[in-house]
Amino acid sequence: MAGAAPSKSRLRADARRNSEQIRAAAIGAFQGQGLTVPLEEVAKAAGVSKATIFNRFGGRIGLIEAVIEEVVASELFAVIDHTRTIDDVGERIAYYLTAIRDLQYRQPAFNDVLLQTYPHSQQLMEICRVGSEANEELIAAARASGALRPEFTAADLHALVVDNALALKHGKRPPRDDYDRRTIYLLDGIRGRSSPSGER
Amino acid sequence: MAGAAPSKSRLRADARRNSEQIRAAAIGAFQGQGLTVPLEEVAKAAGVSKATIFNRFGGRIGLIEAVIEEVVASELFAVIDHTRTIDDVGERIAYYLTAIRDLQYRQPAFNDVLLQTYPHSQQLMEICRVGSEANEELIAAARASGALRPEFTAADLHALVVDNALALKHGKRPPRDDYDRRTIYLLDGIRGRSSPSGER
DNA sequence: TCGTAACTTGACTCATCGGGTCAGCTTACC
DNA sequence: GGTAAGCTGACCCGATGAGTCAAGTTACGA
Repeated sequence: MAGAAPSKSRLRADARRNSEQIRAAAIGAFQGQGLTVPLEEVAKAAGVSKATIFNRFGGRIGLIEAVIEEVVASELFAVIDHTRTIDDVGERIAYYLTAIRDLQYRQPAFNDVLLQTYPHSQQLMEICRVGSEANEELIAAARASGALRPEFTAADLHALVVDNALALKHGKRPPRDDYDRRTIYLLDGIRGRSSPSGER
Repeated sequence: MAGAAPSKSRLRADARRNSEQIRAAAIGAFQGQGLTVPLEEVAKAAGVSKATIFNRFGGRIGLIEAVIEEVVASELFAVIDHTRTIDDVGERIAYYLTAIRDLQYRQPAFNDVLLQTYPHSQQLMEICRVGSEANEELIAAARASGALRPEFTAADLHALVVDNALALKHGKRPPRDDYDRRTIYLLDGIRGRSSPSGER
């Protein structure tokens, strides 16, 4: 712990308190409205002025990077990790796509990461990269097992998710049960004919 | 023909010529870039100033209404009409969805109509209404014949098309063959199990 | 070949939006 | 209580594109 945040101890007490309030407000705002929420709104929720966000975090990207772990990265990585533990490839795909779409529905910020709204943030780009790798890994496994139709590519999967991100970002969110039903249509459309439900 | 455009004869020759040039430029611009193309650009393509568009058409909506028939309505109605001539319901659905998606891909303006970008235009709203009715008619037929999965609703079809409009409008267009492949995934995802190919 | 009304247009205003900055005041801390 | 750290309101900025208008130009009838 020592040395991890030496700069913090150099902060005055009020500054440290404000930083914490801003972080908390940012987490709430990003989760509710995505990463593009006006900084003014975050500031208001934190009870400080917009300029203080610039003082403490240097701007939107600094603020995002200070909280992105809690807002989306941890959840995304949990999904990816859990996906890897599923043996049956058909199930693995169903779980992955469902979980990603769930994340997209619940966390507008996730879509902003996915759509690379802030390409200047290394950290955000890194999250994207990890996601893409998970995609490709999954498609490779699917191809080997025939769980997906053979012509289905990683680019197809990517497009599926990105298009959904755009629809959620720019359109109006459907009721949850409609959304979930449509997830099933998607899964059925990309599944291979061979293993309709696999073993077990 | 007489009496159809009495106001036209009251226009001075240069005004009539400009109107025609603006119409032509608008058709090109709307087809290429959608209904949201800056009027300045239309004016430039027509070789007139932006103010002339306001003089002749009153603004964007007037201009849109003066050319929407040629830009999207005729094609859309042709698709709807042709859809009605197809006997086999499975085929009818496949044709309709494929044709609509083709229209969406080729004509950005079609997506603008669909997304109701200009709700103040009666004419545009009317086109939407006709489209919605075609959707519902199709879903009713599908439900009766079992060509679609029974839980698939008209709202699902609508969402499918609208989401695609948003993806095309805000994302980058995929290569045509990828797009068409994904159309097939969609169709396979919503088809009923009973009639995989129907009679013949 | 005028007179004039119709027409066109460059240059303008307006409005929206949110990022980013800074002088000057306030406050924590030694 | 001195002082540097910190905060903030008020500002500027840049981008965008719709819509307007005074002043100049042109078609056209007489």
